[in-house]
Amino acid sequence: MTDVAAHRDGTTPAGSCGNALLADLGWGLGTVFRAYVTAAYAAVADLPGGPRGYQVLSAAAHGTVGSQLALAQHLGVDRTVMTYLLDDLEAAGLIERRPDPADRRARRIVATKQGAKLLTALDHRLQTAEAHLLTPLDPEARESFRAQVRVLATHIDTLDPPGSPCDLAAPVDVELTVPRRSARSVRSR
Amino acid sequence: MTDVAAHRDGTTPAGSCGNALLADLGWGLGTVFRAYVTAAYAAVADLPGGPRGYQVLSAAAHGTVGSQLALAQHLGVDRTVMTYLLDDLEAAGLIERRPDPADRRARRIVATKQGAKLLTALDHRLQTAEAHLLTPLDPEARESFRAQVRVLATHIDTLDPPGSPCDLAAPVDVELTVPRRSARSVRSR
DNA sequence: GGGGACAGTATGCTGAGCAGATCATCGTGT
DNA sequence: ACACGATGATCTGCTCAGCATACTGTCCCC
Repeated sequence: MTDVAAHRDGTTPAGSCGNALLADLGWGLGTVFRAYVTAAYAAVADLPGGPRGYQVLSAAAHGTVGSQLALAQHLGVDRTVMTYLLDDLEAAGLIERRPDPADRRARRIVATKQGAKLLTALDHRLQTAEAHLLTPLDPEARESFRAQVRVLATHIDTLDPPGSPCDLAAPVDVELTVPRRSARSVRSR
Repeated sequence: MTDVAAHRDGTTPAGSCGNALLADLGWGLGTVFRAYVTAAYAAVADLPGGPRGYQVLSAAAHGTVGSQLALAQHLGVDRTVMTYLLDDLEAAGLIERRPDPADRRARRIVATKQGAKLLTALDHRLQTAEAHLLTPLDPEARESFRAQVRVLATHIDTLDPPGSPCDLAAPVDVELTVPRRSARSVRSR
């Protein structure tokens, strides 16, 4: 790191340090999330849908699932994805799709006996993995981290789904109109 | 929610509440991360690589990037992905690939003047988006959340890359050998 | 100077997710 | 009661992102 062009020609008005801190939340969040997903994948490797499958199974056993659609939105997956996610879980004999007596369009997702049993085992593994992931934090920090994540997650949908309040209206005085190839641009065709 | 199979047959030793709390960290993390990515995408929509492109650009301007490979690992993307990510960024005139004088295999990624300029604008937008995302937390909690994320992210690679200490050896007494179709199973073929 | 390791790039493929169409069913109004 | 729009679930076609693989040029070490 002997020479950095951006510094040499003095075009970095904000200063390099502040810059790094800014990128930090996004980067850190991504890194932590990736690590979690990796660990979770390893922990529930035996499950059809991966971590997603676990969440579905958990919701099914917990009984807090309204419709299949509601579950999909809650988990942030497309409804069509949810369909074949449930297909696999059902094929594995872990859940069942029962017709909802109140609304014959909807299906009630319930965990089978085997599904519930497997769930408790997976819960245990997941718990271990989570604990391991949070090791770098001291005990009280872990607790507060969990709490903060929960607060953020539960309040996110009550923020502003579309973009109204902070409209990201920060002016950009640079020509943004740039040749935008949809990644893998020069590739083949 | 009149009847939940898992509860009725009494096979849920852990209790439903604990179950929900367990799934919470994973779910919360996923939700928060998704929200962040969405917001970030909106904020840097003008940039070739999306949020990824921003991080690359940031690293380039900041000068903390060793090799292209190191950057890729730091960001958690494949090296081949990094290649065409840089392709697009370079095609947009935001970064440059200069041969590293010390190692002619490696390239030094530097931000162009225009890239640096754009970066500061995007920084501003990102900052707004982040602040908005953290709104539900009170000021001190925001600070501690950022700090905790940073601690976790920086210490993750020093944990145990492979699976050695906590080997996830929790016994699973349920038949896990289940017909594992790789999602979208019954589909067509 | 030769052999193994490594940075970067090019290429083929697989699969995950999205948009759109379809079918059955609900609620609502007249 | 019946028609009509809205809604839950599913199916189908397609596109794109990422991975594994192979290849080139360069470095390091013996």
